[in-house]
Amino acid sequence: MRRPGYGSEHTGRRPGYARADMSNHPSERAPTKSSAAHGSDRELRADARRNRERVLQIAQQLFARDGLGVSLDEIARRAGVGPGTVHRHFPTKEALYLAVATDQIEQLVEEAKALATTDDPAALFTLLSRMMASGAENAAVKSALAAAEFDLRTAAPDVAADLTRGVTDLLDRAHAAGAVRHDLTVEELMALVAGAFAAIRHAGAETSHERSAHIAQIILDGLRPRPR
Amino acid sequence: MRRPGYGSEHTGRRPGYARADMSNHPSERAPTKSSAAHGSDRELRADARRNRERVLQIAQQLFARDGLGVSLDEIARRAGVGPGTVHRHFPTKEALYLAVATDQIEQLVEEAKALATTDDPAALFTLLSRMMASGAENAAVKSALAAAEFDLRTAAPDVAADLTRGVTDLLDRAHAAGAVRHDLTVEELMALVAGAFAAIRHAGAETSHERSAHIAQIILDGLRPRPR
Amino acid sequence: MRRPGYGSEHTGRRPGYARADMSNHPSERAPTKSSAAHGSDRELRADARRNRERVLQIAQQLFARDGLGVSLDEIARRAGVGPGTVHRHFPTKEALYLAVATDQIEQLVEEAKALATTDDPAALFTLLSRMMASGAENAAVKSALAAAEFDLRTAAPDVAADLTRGVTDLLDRAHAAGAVRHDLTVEELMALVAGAFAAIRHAGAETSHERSAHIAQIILDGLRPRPR
Amino acid sequence: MRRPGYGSEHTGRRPGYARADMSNHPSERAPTKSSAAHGSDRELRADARRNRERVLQIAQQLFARDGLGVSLDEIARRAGVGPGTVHRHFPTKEALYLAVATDQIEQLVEEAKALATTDDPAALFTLLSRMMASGAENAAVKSALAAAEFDLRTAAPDVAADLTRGVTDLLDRAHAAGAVRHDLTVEELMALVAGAFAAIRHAGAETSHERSAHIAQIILDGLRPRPR
DNA sequence: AATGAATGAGCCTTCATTCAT
DNA sequence: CATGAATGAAGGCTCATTCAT
Repeated sequence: MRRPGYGSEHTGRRPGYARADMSNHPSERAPTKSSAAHGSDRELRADARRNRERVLQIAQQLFARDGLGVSLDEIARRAGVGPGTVHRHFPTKEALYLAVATDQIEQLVEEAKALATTDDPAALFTLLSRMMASGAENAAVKSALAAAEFDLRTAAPDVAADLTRGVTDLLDRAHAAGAVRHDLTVEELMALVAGAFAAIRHAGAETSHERSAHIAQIILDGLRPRPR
Repeated sequence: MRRPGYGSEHTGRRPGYARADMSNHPSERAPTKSSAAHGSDRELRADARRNRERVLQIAQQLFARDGLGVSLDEIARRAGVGPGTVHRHFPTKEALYLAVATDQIEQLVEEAKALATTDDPAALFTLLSRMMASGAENAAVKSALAAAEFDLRTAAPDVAADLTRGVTDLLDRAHAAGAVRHDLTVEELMALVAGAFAAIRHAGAETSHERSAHIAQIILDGLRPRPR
Repeated sequence: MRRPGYGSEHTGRRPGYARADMSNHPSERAPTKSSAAHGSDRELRADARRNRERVLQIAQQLFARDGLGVSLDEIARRAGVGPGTVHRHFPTKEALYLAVATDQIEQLVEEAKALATTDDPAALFTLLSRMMASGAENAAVKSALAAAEFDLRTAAPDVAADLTRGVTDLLDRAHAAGAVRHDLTVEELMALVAGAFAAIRHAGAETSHERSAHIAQIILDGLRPRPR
Repeated sequence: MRRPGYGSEHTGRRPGYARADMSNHPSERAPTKSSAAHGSDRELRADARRNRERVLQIAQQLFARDGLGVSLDEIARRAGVGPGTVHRHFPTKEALYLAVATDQIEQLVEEAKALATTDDPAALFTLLSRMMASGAENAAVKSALAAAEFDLRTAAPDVAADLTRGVTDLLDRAHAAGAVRHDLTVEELMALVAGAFAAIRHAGAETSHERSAHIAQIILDGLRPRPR
């Protein structure tokens, strides 16, 4: 554990006034690239996007290191922008959680899709290994979000469904090839991945990469078909 | 007095004052049983203890259901006491976390000790099963505490060490009997238990007991000796 | 998200957190005048500064009238700002004490410096008279701060040293001119000024200006060389 | 200054419910010794009085050392009694201030009365010297009380009047003998004594007895008749 | 009469969110 | 669009006071 004391948390500040819909907020407009139509607008967009990216990245780091409790002001300060700017891009703190989580999941979806094109029946294990190895940082964020009961399935059904679909495909293939125990469902699989994150995180930040891998391996071993 | 009210003063709220030694706080006095000497004294204690228990129990429930973010005022309200009473028993919020965590761990230690007296080489698995099955509530609290980087090893070294010792004993025996994979260390084992909690919790509160058991089983299977 | 509300979290209120470095707090940034570069920036600052001044002034009044015990909320209310605004300018209550005290001392330092440029060997007495006459309000604040053992010498060594230096200069000159008893040290002098404040204050707020002056005069007379 | 930070203060807790008259509270009954009529009652009284004395003494010490801000619980703890006992003797915190102040003043009144029986025209100075020398502890308490605008003249008119009367007598005699400047009134004199306390206190707790005496002397010198 | 547990108002501080510039 | 000052609702904690034992 990094610090003796505190960490992942969020304040549970009940917004009070501005709980409203976050619909036509700029950051909610689909980030299509097609909007790069006429010059001057695009120029500003570039700036704005750079800011958005920067805030997102800093937020990810700080959430991972200090938990969800870091203040938006702190994030703004470290990102070199004003608090107002953070709010322009992420109208509530929860929106920022969501963006961070989504960002990380999307990478996994990409990977799942890529692996889906191979023939390897054990592609599932490749994906799982990568997921589990994806580092303490990610694990920290996810673990914090999980503890905060921030449920991606509710908050961003699309992304979550995407991931589930990708994993399901790989799981089906593995089942077909007998590479995985027959009584394993996708839900259980996802839960176990979350568990792996937690386990690795619990082992401590100072834990060697090897030990993390070993923990992951043990869980993966549990997924193998049971010897009769 | 010049004015009817009060005058020059300041509250002397020393920021960080709560950090001071909490030694002679009632809840820190060793809970010796020798104090059960004469009736009236015991009677008074009983009331206080009842309150303490009640707060602890409510805190456990609320932490499990809503996370560590629940306010002490809320806990007090639900426990039917004033905020000051919570403070009397648990001088800081962290002390309350600690008490909740300790309370839960102590049960496990008891169980570990009990199992240590049997001859069963698979006693380890019995303990692990029980730990993992110990319910969503516990899992929720532990997961929340873990995510908050609340480190029991730092906060209550004694209890943590007790648990580790108990588990180590069982692990050694399992190793000797070849009931567990040879490359498993206690640290990994503890991490995996934490991971199991997270996994079960991730599966969702509405998950059936069976599914939880299945997830636990998968992790336990991973601990078995590898088939050569 | 599972539930509509929030989840596992804790607020991360670190007791004693306010003790952390207040370095890059706005009010700590050196008040350079160079920031008066371009209009819009200065405009914004003007608003903030107006607020700051207002809070400081109200605080001074209330501290003088009701003692250091007045709550920050009360000060905020009377200044027509929210508690957060007070905090923005004065991150802790002590910072506000300090600001009030510093504000008052700085005026004296100015005066001391001005008098230092004259040739009058009795300039010391002029300064002391002015200090003592500087009004019940100031006296009240200082007396309150002194009673609270708020030590300017520790809290703001620079300002305190400035004042001491100025007074020392004048005292030296007075010594040289034989205008003051030879056995008087700066420390004693400062203590006596504090005593004069207390005496005037003790005489009561409703005391006439004349009586205050008389009390001051008596103390000043004690500083004169002893008739042999 | 003893500690860098805080000190004399009181919390300004506005009692809310129990602001009522403190009349027929046991501690308000005149402490005549005649009530020692029948045995069993007298036995209890002795205990109670011992407790009262002890609390008073501890309160005096703590007020002097740490300011009026010390909590009643702390005082109770150090006095070896329960908080309830403190309240039995001093129903409000202010009552405790009053008792402490009164206790100290009464000693001075005794002294003044004793001196009033001598013929020494400079008896006034003897009294003043003693008052001023009466130690940092007393000064601390008085200064704290003064800063808190705790005005003995309002709170305990009798004792205050007693003291004033005694001092007036001595002042009159000194005036008659030409031992004191003719333009000095009792009110000024009392204010100056308060000022002397503050000055001595300001010089710091670590100040030598000699320096304290010197400061007192300077003030006393100011009281002497002006050389024409 | 003493104890000490309980109360609850209030304090200082934090921080998500809003809004004037 | 960005800035950063302002808001204000909590939150954790303290402590004078009350009351059951």
